[in-house]
Amino acid sequence: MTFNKPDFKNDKPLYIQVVELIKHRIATNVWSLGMMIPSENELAREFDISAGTVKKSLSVLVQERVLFRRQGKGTFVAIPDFSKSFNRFFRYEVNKDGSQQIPDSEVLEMAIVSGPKEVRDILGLEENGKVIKLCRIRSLKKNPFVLEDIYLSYKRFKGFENMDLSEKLLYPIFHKVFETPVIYAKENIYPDVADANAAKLLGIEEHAPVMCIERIAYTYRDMPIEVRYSIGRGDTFRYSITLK
Amino acid sequence: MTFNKPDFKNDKPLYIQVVELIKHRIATNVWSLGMMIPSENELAREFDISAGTVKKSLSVLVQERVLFRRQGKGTFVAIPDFSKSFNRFFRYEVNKDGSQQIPDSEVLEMAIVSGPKEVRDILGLEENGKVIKLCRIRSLKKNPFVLEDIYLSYKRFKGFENMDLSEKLLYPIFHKVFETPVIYAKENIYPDVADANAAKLLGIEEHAPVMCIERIAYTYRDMPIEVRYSIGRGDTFRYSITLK
DNA sequence: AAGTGGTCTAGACCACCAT
DNA sequence: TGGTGGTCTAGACCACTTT
Repeated sequence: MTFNKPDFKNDKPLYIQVVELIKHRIATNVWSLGMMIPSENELAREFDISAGTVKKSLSVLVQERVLFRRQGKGTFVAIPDFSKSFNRFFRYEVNKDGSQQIPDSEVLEMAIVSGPKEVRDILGLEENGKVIKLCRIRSLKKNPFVLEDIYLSYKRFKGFENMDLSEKLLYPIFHKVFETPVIYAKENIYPDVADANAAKLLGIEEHAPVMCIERIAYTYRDMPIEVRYSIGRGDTFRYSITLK
Repeated sequence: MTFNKPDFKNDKPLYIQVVELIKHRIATNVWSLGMMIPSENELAREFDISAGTVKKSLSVLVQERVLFRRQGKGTFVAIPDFSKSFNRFFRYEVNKDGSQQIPDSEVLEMAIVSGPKEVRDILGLEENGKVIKLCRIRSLKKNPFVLEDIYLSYKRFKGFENMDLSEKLLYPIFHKVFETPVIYAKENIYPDVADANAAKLLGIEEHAPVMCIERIAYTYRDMPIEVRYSIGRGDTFRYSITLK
C-alpha cells in the first residue's frame, strides 16, 4: 500500500484512493497534526485529477474528523482533543466561558515495573519489557471522584517517571514531549461496588456504586500506547446518549 | 417553515434548504418510512435546481441515516431500527446468522394510571391525562437481566393495554399498529446497587451492582412518546465506545 | 488583489437493477 | 433497454482571509 498518486486502473474510486493516501501521509507524519495541507488546487495538480474529486475526498476526511477546513484560510490536519471526551462520563464544572474545569490530580504511585500480563500483551511488549505505572486520584474542589491506574511502555515514555505532572493532563505531554499524540481510544465501562480501599480514597461508603472504565489509547497506525483502569464514584457518573 | 421549493433569495445554501424540505416531508408523513422517493432527476426538475445539488442534499441525508440509496434501484426513506441499539448495553446472544437473540419478556403489570408527574411532564399530558404503565422483566434462556417500567400516553396508544405482547419487541408494534415509529431516543445511564425487590426479580444479591437507564423515545417532530426506566444486572452490562 | 474553501451548474460515463 | 444511483470533470461565481 505505497502510492503517491491515485490510479485509474485501480478498481477503487479515485476519491477513496485519495482519502487513503492522505490518511497514510498523516499516519506516517508526512503531514503532522495541526499543519495546513496543500490547497485543493495544488492537490488536484499533484494528483492529476479534478478539483471536484479532491473536494469530495476532503469532505470525507472532514466528516471523519481527520481534517478540518476554514474558508479563506485552508485545510488542516485535525488535532484530536480529548478535553471533552477525556472524562466525559463524569459531571464536570463548567467555567463562565463554557470551557470545562480541569480536575486536580494527586499522584499516589509512580514506578517502573513489569506490570500485569494483560497490560504487557495489550502494549505489545517483549518478554522483559518494563512499563511505567502511574496511580493517581483526581478531584474537583477537593472532592475526589475517580481513581486511575495508568500503564505506559517504558521504552516509549522513558523520562516520564520523573516528570512534573502539575499540568494534570497527560495527553498533551504525550503529544508535545514524546511526539506521540493520542488519536483515538477504546473504552469498556461497567458498574461495580466500592471495595474498602476505593471507598476510603473516594470518600464514599464501602459497597457504594462505582463505575469502572477500561481504556486503551492509540496513536498513529493503531499503535496502543496507554492502558488505563479507572474507578469513579457512581453518584457523579452520568452518561447521556442519543440512539438513532 | 412551509415551502415547496428551495429559493435563491434565501441566505441558506440551496442544498441545505432541500435537506430541510425533505426532512419536513418525512416528518409530516408526505413520504412515509421505507418508501422510495422520486429520483434525483425528478427532484432536480421539481425543485428547478441542478442534479448535482440534489445529489449533495441526498448525500447529507444518507449520512444522517434519514435516507438510504441502492444503486440501480432508487433512494428510500430509512426505517429506524433499534434491534441493535435497543438494549445495546447488555450482552446479547448472537445467532449463527449474526442476528441477535430477542429476549423473552414477562409482564408483571399492565395498567392505566395517572403516572408520576415527571413522566406526565415529559409526555406533555394535560392535567387529567392518563398513561399506560407496563412493567416487565426480560430474560435470555430463563435468566432475567433487566427490569423495565414503561410509560405511554393512553390517548395515543389506546388499546395497547389489552394487546398480546408475545411479539416481545414494542417498537414494531408502535410503528405498525399505532403508526408511531420511534425515530430516535435519548438515554441517561448511571450505576446503582440493587434493592431487595430488584435483587429478587433479577436473581442477584441485594446491594449487587446494577445499571439504571432512563430512556425517552421520540417519534416525528421530536414528539416524546415513551418513557422507560430500566434496571439491569451489573454483571451482564457491558458498554464499549471508541472516542475520537 | 490574490488565494482559500463553499456552492452550483451541465454534462459525460459507468455500474447496477428491473423488464 | 431504460432508469437508477455513483464517479468524475471543467468551469463559474461567491464568501472569507490574508497581504
